[in-house]
Amino acid sequence: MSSSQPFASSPISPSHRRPRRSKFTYKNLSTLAHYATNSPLRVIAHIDLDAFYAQCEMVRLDVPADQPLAVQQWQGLIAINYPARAYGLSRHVTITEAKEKCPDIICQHVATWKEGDVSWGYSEDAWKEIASRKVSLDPYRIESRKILAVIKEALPEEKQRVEKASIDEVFLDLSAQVHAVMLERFPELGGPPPYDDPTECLPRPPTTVLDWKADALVDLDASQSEEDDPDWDDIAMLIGSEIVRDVRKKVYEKSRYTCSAGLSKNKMLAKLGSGYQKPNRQTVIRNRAVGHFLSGFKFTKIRNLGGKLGDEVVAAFNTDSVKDLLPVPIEQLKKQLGDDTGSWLYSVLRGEDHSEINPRTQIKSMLSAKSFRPSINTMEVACKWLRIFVADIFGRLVEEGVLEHKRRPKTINLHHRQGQQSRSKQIPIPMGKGITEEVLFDLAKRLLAMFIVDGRAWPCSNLSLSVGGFEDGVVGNKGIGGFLVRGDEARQLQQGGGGGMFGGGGGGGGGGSRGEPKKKRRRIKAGGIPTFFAHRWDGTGEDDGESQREDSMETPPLDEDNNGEGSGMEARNVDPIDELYEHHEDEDKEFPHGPDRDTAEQSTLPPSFQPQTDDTPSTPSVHEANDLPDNNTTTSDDTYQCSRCRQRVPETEKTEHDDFHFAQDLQNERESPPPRPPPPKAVPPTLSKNNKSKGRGRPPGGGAGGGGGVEKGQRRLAFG
DNA sequence: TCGCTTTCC
DNA sequence: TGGGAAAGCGA
Repeated sequence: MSSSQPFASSPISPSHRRPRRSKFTYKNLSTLAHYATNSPLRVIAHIDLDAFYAQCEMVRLDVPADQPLAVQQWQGLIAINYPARAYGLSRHVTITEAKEKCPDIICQHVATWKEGDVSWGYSEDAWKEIASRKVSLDPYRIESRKILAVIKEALPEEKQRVEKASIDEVFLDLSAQVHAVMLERFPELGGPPPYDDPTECLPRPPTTVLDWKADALVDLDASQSEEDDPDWDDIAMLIGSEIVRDVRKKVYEKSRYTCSAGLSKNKMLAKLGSGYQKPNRQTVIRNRAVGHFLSGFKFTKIRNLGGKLGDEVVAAFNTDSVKDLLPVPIEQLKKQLGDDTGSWLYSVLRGEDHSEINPRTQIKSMLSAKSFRPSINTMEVACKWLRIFVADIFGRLVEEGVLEHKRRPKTINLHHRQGQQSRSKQIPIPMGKGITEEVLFDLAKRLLAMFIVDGRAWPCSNLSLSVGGFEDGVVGNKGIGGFLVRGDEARQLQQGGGGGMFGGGGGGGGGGSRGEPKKKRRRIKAGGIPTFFAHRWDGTGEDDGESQREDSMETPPLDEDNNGEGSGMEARNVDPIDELYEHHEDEDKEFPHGPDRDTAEQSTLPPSFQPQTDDTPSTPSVHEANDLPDNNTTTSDDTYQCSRCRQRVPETEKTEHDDFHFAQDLQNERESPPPRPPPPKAVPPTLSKNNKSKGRGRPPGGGAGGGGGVEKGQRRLAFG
């Protein structure tokens, strides 16, 4: 095996005589064919869409290429196209500032969802409704998928390795394709090595001047000169750059997106290269230019050094430049940064990075999140957002073709932020049944209940729901694991299939050990679903999961028919998964609902969805108008009688009291032990620890308007 | 595995 | 700033 980089730190090249042989061996060449990460001929590309979100809007709105445009999210700008940047605009500029500097600019707000919407949509005054809407990046995900498909189409199916690095970036390992092109273009490379010895050097490439077209060529290292004859690594890079130029051309022709690209021998350099010249340019960093290229950078621009680690290094060595760090011996780096980090940094500073291109284009997790300003204070409001998150995520699961591809997430996770404090809870998504909105919503509510039980739920400044741990299904066996339920298939037919984009992929994803003998869950035949599921909390109208998802463009708004049935008050340790199984046996109904469903009254947007202010000590208004309208009374002596347990508690304890019921309901759905309500004038027992600072008596804050019209639906089906 | 942190866009 | 996504770590 040849040493991996025979020339990487080549201090010398004094000979002006043309060597008869290449630096590279036959073996070196052959390593190219199988993407060897240590191949000295490796060709890696990084492709980065220019101001991606902005371009998406330009394409969608069909505006001219020179039209300044920014993408707005609430009061901020999250993407600015290059015409607008010419006016000195950047992110972190306010809308008004942007319009002052560039009167012609289009500030397009991102798509949003609102409660009751069947899908996301673009709304003129979305920015006014931060309190009632959540942004959707779906339009960009969809465009991203299309572009990815075009990129894959542009590459030979058997010789492509594509890693989707983010919504607007991909890495390509072009090694195998380049290898093939080299053999085809230079037949002399195909012959057997002299003496059949693979460590023999290759013949020298022809001396023809390489035509780099419009590529930005990085200057060479000091020890090199353009007059030096090219070797095979230059040829390989040139071929790679032709491929990338073709890919970019096709992306532009098929979808009008421009992108920038970097080519080099590894990911780190390719990535640095794609940002070197923007927009719409590609940069090639040949092996013999690496040193010079890198030495001009601050190392904080290098991947993984842009954050705390970078700061640490700066602090340790009092410099942020690559050049200054180059003389530092590896021992020194190790000593100050630890062995692993030190040696990693040492090689990275020299342009070495052997990380693989991970042939993965499928998603590994999905998240739907919302920051609340001001904070939210009640579980009703939280559940309403959970509803939206679930609809969002479920739609994406379907859209991505998860169901067809027999992939499914294993876990569901809720992140919660209260002030600075951020925590998350995670539970498994039960196997053995199809994933439906109702299942996800139920799990999400359980997670929320866990925070409430912890006692530190309110005021909540951020919620984010995610599913992850995607694992591959058992191919060709729908039955096992219940990857498909009947309703799913029906929905897919309605959808017209959206998942075709993610073809290849390869082994990626879960790989988790399947098939270990999991504890058998008892399946209980049941006709009924506990009344708990009749959304006491979310209240959005239920549908039967099959029909008229499309017809019902408007979701029935919250109802709060809390009739308090089945409220076991005793804290029991019940396995939530067992719970779920026992409740969801009725597979004929995908979205089962409780008997009280038909009596649910539909009101318009409830006060619980009105903007919550941080200052209002957890919300008198909320329950009064909505929650338990038939039973609850808030009397003039500032106490409140709970309809569930008939206890009278101080108004100031109302939230905790309701939270208690909420959490207990989730834990004790099936049990109906004699109610043992929390003692009045005290925090309920399970909340008794960690109950300091419940968010009362907060400083004043303003609320923004809520409500507004329902958006036009997109093509996505959601809850309805 | 879970909960958390870090990094990147 | 806010909404997403991935990966790594320690218990």
